[in-house]
Amino acid sequence: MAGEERRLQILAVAVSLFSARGFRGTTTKEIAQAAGVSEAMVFRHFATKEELYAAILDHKACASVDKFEPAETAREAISRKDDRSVFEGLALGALEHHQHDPDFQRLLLYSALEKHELAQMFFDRFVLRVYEFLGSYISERQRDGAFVEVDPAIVVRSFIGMVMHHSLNNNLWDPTRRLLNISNEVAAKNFTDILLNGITTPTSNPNSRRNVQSGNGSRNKQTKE
Amino acid sequence: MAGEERRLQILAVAVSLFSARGFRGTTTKEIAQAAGVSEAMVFRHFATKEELYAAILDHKACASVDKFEPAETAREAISRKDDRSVFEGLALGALEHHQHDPDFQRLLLYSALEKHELAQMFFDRFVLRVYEFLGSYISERQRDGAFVEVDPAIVVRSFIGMVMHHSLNNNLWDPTRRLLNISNEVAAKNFTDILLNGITTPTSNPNSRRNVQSGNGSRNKQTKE
DNA sequence: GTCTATAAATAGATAGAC
DNA sequence: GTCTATCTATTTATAGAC
Repeated sequence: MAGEERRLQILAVAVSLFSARGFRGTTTKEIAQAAGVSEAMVFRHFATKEELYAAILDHKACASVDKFEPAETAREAISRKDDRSVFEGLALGALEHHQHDPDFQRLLLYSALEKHELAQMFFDRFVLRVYEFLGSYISERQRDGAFVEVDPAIVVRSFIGMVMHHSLNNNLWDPTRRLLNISNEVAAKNFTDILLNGITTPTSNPNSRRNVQSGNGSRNKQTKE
Repeated sequence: MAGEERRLQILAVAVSLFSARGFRGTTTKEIAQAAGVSEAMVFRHFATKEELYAAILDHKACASVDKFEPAETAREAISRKDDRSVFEGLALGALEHHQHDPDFQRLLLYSALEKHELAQMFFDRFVLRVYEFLGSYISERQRDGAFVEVDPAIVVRSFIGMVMHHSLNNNLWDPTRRLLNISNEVAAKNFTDILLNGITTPTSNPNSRRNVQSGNGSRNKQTKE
C-alpha cells in the first residue's frame, strides 16, 4: 500500500479506537492490529502516539470548523430574520453531524477531559465563534424588539445546551433511546419552539412575559390566582 | 493510621486523580504517592484498581442519588404548582452541586465514555427517575392547561440540557468564564425563564403560540409580515 | 513499505519482613 | 499497618533485515 494511503488508513482506525477508549486507553498495538499492520508501521507514519492523536484531533476539528463555516442556510435565514429557520437549521445541522459521526463528540469530550491542548484550540476556534455569530444575531433581534432583553450569551448557552445534551444522551448514555426516541427533525423543531416560545400557555401565568414590558410591570400581580 | 481511616483517605485522593485523568490515565503508583503510602497499601485496602474505581463511582453515585431523593423544596413547589420554583430550584440545586463538586461530573463523564457499568447504573437509577419525576409534573400541568402540549420528555431533555451543559462549560471548557460569567442563581433563573416563556416577545411573531390553540390554528398567518 | 525482534520503561499486583 | 523488593505483563518505541 502506498505511503499516503496507508497513513490515512491508520488514521481512520485510530479515530475509531481513540474515540472508543480515549488516548491512554488505546494502545499502539491495538491500532496496528486494527489496521492489519505491525506496530513498526504505525511509528513509521507517526513518530509518537501523541503525534497520531494530535493529527486526529486536528483533522476532526478542522473538518468540523470548515463544515460549519459556510452555514449558508443559516446566513440566509439570518438575512431574512427568520428566527425559526436560524435556530432550527443550526440545531438540525449539529444533530445530524453528531449522529452521522458519533466519534467526533466522543473525541472532543475525551480530549477535553484529558486536557489536551487541541481541545482548548477547538473551543477557541469554533465554540467562541458560534457564540459571537449567534450572539450578534440575538442582539440584533433584541434591538428589533423581537426578542426579550436577556444576555445573548445565556440564550446561546441555553440553546446549544439543549442540542448538545440531546446528542450526548443519544451517543453516550441512551443509545437505545429509552428516554426519548425522536428524529433529529422533531428534536430541532421542539428545541426551537421552546427557545422561542417557552412552554407556558399565554393565559395561564400572570407573571408570564414580565421581562418584556419595562415600564408597566406593576400591573402584573405577584400573588397566585 | 487506622484501617478505615486510611481506606477513606486513599479513596479521597483516588477520587481526585481518577476524576482528573480517568481510570486508565491514573496509575496505582500515583494514588499511593498522593496518599503518602506505598503501592502495597493501596492493594491492601482494594484488591484491584478496578475495585477501587468501582468503590468511588458507587460512593459518588449513591451520594448524589441520596442528595437528590429528598428534594423537599421541589416536592413542596410541585404541590403548590409553582412552576417557576420547581424548575429554578432543581436547576440551582444541580448547578450548586456541580460547582461544589466538579469531580463528580468529570467522573461521570469519564466512566460513561469508558463504558463502565456503574455509569449505566447511575443513569438507570438517577437520570431515569428524574425524567419520570419531572415528566409527570409536566404532564399534570399540561392537563391543567398551563403548559403547551409537547412530549414531556422533550421538555425535560431541554431543561436538563441547559443546566448540564452550563455546568459542563464551567467545569470543562471555560473555567475562567470567558464566554459567560454569571452566578448559579442568575443562570437558574434565566434557564427557567426561557423554558417557561421563551425569548420571543408576544407581539413580534405571528406564529408564536401556535401550539396552544388546537382548533383555531387556521387563523394564524403563515406569511411573514 | 513491511516485517521480526527487542530495548527500555512502566503498569498492576504479590511476597514477606518488620 | 506499613514497607521494600520483586514478579509478570504490557507499553511505547527502535534496530535492522527483507
